[in-house]
Amino acid sequence: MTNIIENIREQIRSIVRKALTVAAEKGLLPEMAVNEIFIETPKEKQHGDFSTNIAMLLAKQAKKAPVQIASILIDNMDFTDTYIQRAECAGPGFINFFLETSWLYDTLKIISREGEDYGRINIGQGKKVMVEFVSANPTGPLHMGNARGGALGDCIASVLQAAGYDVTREYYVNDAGNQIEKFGISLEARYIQLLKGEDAIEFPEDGYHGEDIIDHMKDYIEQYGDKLLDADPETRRRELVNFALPRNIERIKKGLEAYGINYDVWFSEQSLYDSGEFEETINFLKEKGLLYEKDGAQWFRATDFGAEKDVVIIRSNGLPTYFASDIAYHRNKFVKRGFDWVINLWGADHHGHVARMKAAVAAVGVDPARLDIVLFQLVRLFKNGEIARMSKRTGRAISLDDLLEEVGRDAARFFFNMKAAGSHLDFDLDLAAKQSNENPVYYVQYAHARICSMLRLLESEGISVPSAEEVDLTLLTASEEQELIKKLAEYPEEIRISAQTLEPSRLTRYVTDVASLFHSFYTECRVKGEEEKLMKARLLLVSATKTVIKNVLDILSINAPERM
RNA sequence: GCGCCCGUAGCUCAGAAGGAUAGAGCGACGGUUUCCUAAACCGCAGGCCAGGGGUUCGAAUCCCUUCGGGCGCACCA
Repeated sequence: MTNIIENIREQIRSIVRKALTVAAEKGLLPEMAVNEIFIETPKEKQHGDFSTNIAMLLAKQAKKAPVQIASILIDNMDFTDTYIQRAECAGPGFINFFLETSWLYDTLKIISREGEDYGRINIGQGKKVMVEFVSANPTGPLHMGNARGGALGDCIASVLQAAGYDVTREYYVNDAGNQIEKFGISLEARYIQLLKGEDAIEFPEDGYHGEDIIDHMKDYIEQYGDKLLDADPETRRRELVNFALPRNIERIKKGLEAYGINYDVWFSEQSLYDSGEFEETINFLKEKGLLYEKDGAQWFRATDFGAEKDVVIIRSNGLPTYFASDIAYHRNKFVKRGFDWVINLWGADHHGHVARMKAAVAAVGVDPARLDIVLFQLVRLFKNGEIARMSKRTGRAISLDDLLEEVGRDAARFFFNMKAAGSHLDFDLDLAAKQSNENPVYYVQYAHARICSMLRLLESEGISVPSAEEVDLTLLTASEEQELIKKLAEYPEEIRISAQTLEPSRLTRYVTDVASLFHSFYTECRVKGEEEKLMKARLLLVSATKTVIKNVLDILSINAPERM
C-alpha cells in the first residue's frame, strides 16, 4: 500500500543525491561520503513541507559554510517528475522544500482507492512476531494492570499487523507451579471453613484472600457436597483446583473477549512439563555448563550473559521456579515455534526480570535482540477526584469486568492507549463515563457519526460519494481542506512509527487530530448545497476522512458509530 | 546501598532516531446556531522543559551531577 509521505521523502533524498553528484562533477563541491539523508517535517509552515539538514552535516567535509553548500545544492537540483515545487535555503543552512498541491489531491485518490487497506504498510514483510500479553495468573479476576496491559498489547499487535507482520497474540496460562499450589491450599481452606466453620482451619497467611475463592467453594459444595472432607489432602486440593481453575480461565477469556481481545493461542505452562520440553531445556543448559549447584539448589549463570545476579531455577526442595519454566517457554517461542520476534508486555514492577530473561534467551542460543519487553506503568483509578481502589457495588478490588460495566469497552481501550506505556496513568472513571466534549473518545466518535449523518442525508437526495476520477480535486483550496488532507496523508507514517516504537498511543492522538481538523473543516466549508463540482470534491474529502477515522478505530478495536 | 522508570502550562500529557519561535486536550475567560448533528467551532490567557555543569553549528532530547516522585533488588510470581 502507498505511503505517499515516504515516497516524497525518497524523492527528496534522490534529488539531493543527484545534486551532490552534479555539484561534484562541476567541481563546486568535493566528493563526499554521505551516509543517510535525514528528511524532517518543519513545525513552521514558512519553512516548507519538508527540510533537510544535509548542508550542515557536510560543512566539515566540504570545508564550506552550510549556507553556501545549501545554495550550491539548490542550484543543481532537478525537480522533474516529483512533487517538489521549489527549494529554499534558510536559517543556519536548512534546505526547505515546498510541494505542489497535486500531492494532496493524489493523497485523496490513494485513500479512495485503498479504502480499508489505507494505512497498511509492509515494513514487517511477513515476519513472524508474537505478542504475549496479560498472562495473568488464573487464580483470580483481572485487575486494572491487566486491563492496561490488555489494551496496550492488543493494540501493539494490531499495529504490527497493519505494518505487515504476521502476528500471533498469546496468553501464557500459569497453570503450574507455586501459585497453583497456593491456589489449592486456599481453596481447600475455604472448603473446610464453609463446611465445618471458620475455626476448623486457619486460613494461610500467604493464601489468596479474595472473595472469589469462597464463591468457588460455595458453588463446589452446592454441586458435590462434602465428599472431599475425608479425602487425602493432595487429592482434595487437586480436585478443587481442577474445579476452580477452568472456571477462572473461562471467566478471564470471557472478560477479555468483552474487552475486544481475541487470542490466537492460550499456552499452558503445564504443557511444557507434559511434553518433556521443560526437562529438555534444563538438560540443554546443563550440557552447556550454564547450571551449577549451590546450597542444594540449581542456579543458572545469568551473569555470564550480562545479568546482575545468577538465578535459582531448581529450588533445594526439588521444585522448579517460575523462571525455570519461563526459560523453557521462551525457548519454545523461538526455537520450537520459530518466531522471528517476540514482544512481552510486563507491568513495570517486573522490570528487574528483563535482564535475566534476555540472558536466558541468549543462553538457549537466540539473539536477545529478538526479544522486546514493553514495560507499562501501573494504573491509578480516580473517582470523584479521589483514588478509587474498591468497587462500591461489589466491595472488592475493581476488576476488568467492573471497569467495562462502568465506562464501556470503547472508553477503556481509548483511555489506556492515550498515554505512552512508560508514563503513569491516572484513569478518571467519571471522565471516561461522561458523554460530553470533555471526553476524547466521544470527540472522535462524534466526528465519524457526523460524517455518516452527512453522507446519509446526501444519499437520501440521490447524491453518493463520487469516484476520484470524476472529481475536480483542485477546487479544494481552503486551508481547512488542505490541512485536513495533509493529516490524512500522514496515516501510513503514523502506523510505521507506532510499529517501530511499539507505541500505539500515537494513534489515539493522531485520530483526535483528524477529528479536530474535520470539525474545523465542517464549520468552515459546506458540502450540501454547494455548487456541484465543489460539493463532489468536498464529498470525496469527507469520505476519505471517514475511511481514516474508521481504520484507526479498527486498529484500536473501538466502535466507529454511524449515529450518536 | 545498587539498579530501572519518571520530572515539560493550573491539571493530564505529546514532543521516535538532537534541529529553526516547545505543542495538544481539559480547566478558566470571551464569542459563534434562521444553514449538512453545538457531543461542534473561533478567539484569548497560560512555560528558566526540576536545578547545575558539559558535548556542538544547534539540546526538552545525548553525557555527568544534585534534588524530588514511583518501582525493583527471594530457593514468590
